[in-house]
Amino acid sequence: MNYHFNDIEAKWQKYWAENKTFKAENNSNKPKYYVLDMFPYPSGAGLHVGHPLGYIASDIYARYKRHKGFNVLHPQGYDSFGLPAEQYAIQTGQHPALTTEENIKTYRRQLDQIGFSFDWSREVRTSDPNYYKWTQWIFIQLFESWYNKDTNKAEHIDTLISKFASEGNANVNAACDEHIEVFSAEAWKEFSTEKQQDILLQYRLTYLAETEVNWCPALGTVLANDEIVNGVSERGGHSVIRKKMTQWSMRISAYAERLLQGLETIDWTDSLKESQKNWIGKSVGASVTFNVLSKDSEQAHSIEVFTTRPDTIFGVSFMTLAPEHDLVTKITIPEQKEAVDAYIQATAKRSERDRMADVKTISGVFTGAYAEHPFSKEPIPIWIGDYVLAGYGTGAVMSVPCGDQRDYDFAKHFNIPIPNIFEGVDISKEAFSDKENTVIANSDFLNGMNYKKATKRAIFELEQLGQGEGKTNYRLRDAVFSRQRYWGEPFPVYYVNGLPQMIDKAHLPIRLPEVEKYLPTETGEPPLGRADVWAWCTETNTVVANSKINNTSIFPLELNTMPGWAGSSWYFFRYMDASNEQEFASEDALKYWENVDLYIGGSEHATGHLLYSRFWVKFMKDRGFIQVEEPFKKLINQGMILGTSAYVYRLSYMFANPREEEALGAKLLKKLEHIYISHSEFISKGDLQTNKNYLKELKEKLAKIAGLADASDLENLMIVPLAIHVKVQYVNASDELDIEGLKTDGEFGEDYKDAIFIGENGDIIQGNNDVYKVGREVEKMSKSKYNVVNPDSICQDYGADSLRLYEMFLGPLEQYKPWNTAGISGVHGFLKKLWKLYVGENGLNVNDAEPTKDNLKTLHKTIKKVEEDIEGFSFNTSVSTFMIAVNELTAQKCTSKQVLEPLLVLLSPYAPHISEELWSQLGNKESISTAAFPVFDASHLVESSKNYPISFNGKMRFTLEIPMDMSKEDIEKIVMSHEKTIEQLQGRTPKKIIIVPGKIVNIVG
RNA sequence: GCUGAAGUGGUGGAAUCGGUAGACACGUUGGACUUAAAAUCCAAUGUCCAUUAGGACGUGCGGGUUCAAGUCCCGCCUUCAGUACCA
Repeated sequence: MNYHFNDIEAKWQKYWAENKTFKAENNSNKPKYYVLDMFPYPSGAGLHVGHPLGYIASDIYARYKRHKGFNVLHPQGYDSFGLPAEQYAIQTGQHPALTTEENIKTYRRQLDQIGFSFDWSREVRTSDPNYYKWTQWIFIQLFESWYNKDTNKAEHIDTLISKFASEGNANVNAACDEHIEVFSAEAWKEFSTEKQQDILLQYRLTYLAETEVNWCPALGTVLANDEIVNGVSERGGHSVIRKKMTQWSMRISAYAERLLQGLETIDWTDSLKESQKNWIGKSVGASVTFNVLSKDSEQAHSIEVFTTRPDTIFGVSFMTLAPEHDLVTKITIPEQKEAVDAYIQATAKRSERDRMADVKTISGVFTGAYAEHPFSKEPIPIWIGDYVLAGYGTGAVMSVPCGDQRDYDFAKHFNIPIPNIFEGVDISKEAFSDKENTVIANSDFLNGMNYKKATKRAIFELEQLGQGEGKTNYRLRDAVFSRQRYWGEPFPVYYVNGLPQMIDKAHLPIRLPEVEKYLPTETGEPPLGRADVWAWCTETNTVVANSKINNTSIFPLELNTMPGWAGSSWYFFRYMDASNEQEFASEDALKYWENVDLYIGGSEHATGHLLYSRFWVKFMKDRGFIQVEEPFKKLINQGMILGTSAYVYRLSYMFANPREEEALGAKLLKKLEHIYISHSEFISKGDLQTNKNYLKELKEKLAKIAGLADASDLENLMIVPLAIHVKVQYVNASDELDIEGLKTDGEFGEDYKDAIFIGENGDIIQGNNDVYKVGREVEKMSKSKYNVVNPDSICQDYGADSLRLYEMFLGPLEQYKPWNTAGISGVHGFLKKLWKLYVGENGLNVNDAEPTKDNLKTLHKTIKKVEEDIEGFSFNTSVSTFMIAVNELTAQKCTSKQVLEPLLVLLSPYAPHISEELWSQLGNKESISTAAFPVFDASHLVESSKNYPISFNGKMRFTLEIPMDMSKEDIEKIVMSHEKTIEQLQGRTPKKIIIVPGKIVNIVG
């Protein structure tokens, strides 16, 4: 009987679904284990072979943990809000909900055919109102919370209100807007409700704030940094300006320190922790206040800066403000106004990315104003410069040119003095920033001190003056939480007199309204501005038509939607109790499952999703909704499977001047439009323009094709080959192109209909006289590169078990590696061999024969290795181990059920279908997933002798079989008297003989 | 620039503790079976020299430690990823 993988796989997939084999119970005596994949965005293109890599790895681990006696939660769902569906809706008018539904169907079918052990009864979709109801609820909780820096956690806003009522806000230590006014308890009580709300808003963990965004007037929308290329929009190439907009923000900065400290408690890779640390960007230093020198008539200003080097304060020779800094317009003297305004305008045009990319150019303008040095009282000129970023620190720096390279370059460029405050250091060429070897000089009371001492003293002196204090600064900025898009969670928010009001939990979810178009409105409002029914009635607590808006009970609803990361910041809790209608998850479920034990996903989420999730989890813990501080205990980033693209090389032509082009004639050029040279010519002939001989040859060919008598008309023609992607389906293993296939492919239309290919022999290909070889390049798999490989066809041709094994066999999970479909025959052949080991021509080959010593040795060697590999996520080496085991057992002609049955359990996490089938053929009634993992017995691996490598001066010359229990002396005797040793030594006496029992013998001579 | 990861046959990769480098596969070559093909099976396969026996060289490059280095140390080079005028 042969291995009919299609039938077997369909049979067991059906069995698992019908018997709910992988349904996890929220009540169990077994220990729990939670294995989670980063849930996919269901894109229209479906899955390619790269997508399941992480899912296969996590599935192996989940199945392994079940064999090991754990109650395993292994769910799956969809991150189904997002831009591509919205983009598609804009183009086609199709509702994103419909396309999303379609895409999910495809994903589900594709996932099912790979045989994952997901508990689909817990599926979540972020775009499902029953799910986003709870996303809205969490948003409300964030709104109703503030961060108490004294207790170092988030608290309900009521505790803040009572503080205000009893003591005002002077001594409230909260994470909030820095420029908040100070008021007493009495004043608080006197404030109008609106004023109180306005103040509270600045303390809430989610708040409304003016934020700078990339606004594209032509598209009427806000663009992400990614959507801007070279300063213009990626779509359409429209100009983009920086504009302030009122948006919802999340006060993640309140959690900066805890997010940093928490990294110590979780099992993530160093590189990932490093990314998060950099992103949080903690720096310790001091804040210093510089007073701006003013004439008596003017209002007094001061500039606050942050510095990591307060010890260098006597080296300050100027200050630099970001061009966007609030003070700039206030302090600039009339004579400099024009220059300053021009500079501000110029920088506003440049995107943040542009500004950062251009490090070389030094630019800035003097404001004409001066600040006073806190100690020396000397005047310090105040400049503006775009190397200072408005978004970091206070948007202003005290410039110490002798100690900071950027300040140094700026000073040099504008001829500002560079005072040296370092003992015995030459600063004529560059700044000196080595903290370790710092000895401060020319600095009054800091003279002679090292970095540490001087820093401490400087801070102390600043505090005495009331012009500074020690401070820790974080790079982490609050996260903008509004999106001017349609396909996202609506906010449960309506506005009364411009102040946001939360809708009560009882009336959630607030469902996305219908709109007739998914574009911004003509007045530049988000797409929800197009909804007719999008107002809130406080009497009926329902969404009603906008036309009814009045000032008594019907109010406008928020027009923004939430960003993509809203739904993905807490979904791992919803899986614990996915259908709960009363709570986001029950207390019992949360207590039982705690958090994710193993999380697998791509490294692209290192600073987005993984940071926001940690933030929300910490918040939810503070408020008592959950008991864990971190969402993901262990995290592994799977690498990417890359595609092997194929290129053809089309000739294109350039002309030094338009007359040449005219002279040749459009008709003639048309004939030369579709000519392709092969890869070898493209590469080996070098630059066509310099390889005169080849160019001449090629032009003669072109002349023939164009029907010219000779190539003289083409004399001035410049030829440039362009590399163009073609579908990998039309290329065989030898890189030869299927020209007919390409020409008749509907997707390329007429592109290749008249194509002329010049083959390997240098002649035009007609019929089968020659072949055309494509170029190859390993790149990310993507539809546009025509290099995607679909798992459907792999499952059809080789089966899911082969796909699973092969994806693991390709290499280490974390690594990037190219896909090559040809290689799958190796693991497929292995499965056939395995099948033959169990099932012969006339039925089962397995019987009750006693296992031989060799059988047991092979089995236990395999148990040990496979267990170690799974625990260490080294799945690729397990596959080799299985191959070796089957090769050995086949050679041993093993038929013993005592050996072959446990072997199936070892294999079942990797190749579950064939394992289930053989398991049941061996007479088992229960699914193999319920079987216990075989126990390793070291006694079967004890060897009586070892084949020692005998080395001379470290070089292995021959091997010798020596009993394991032999003494060193006896080993030496045997080795030294061996004829090959004598031959090697040629009469010399060895200086030293090293014998490591069980390992090696090395003779040094 | 900084941070992190990685450089091993024609290819993917193995060697997890300093101890026989190249496991296991793909590919290639030869052979068996077959009318033929597919499938299957067998053998060879790091490079170079040698008829063989065998030898030399070999884990990005240059040094070092060691009886012994892909593995440890020092200095470079290259690739990939993240991040960046962070005060």
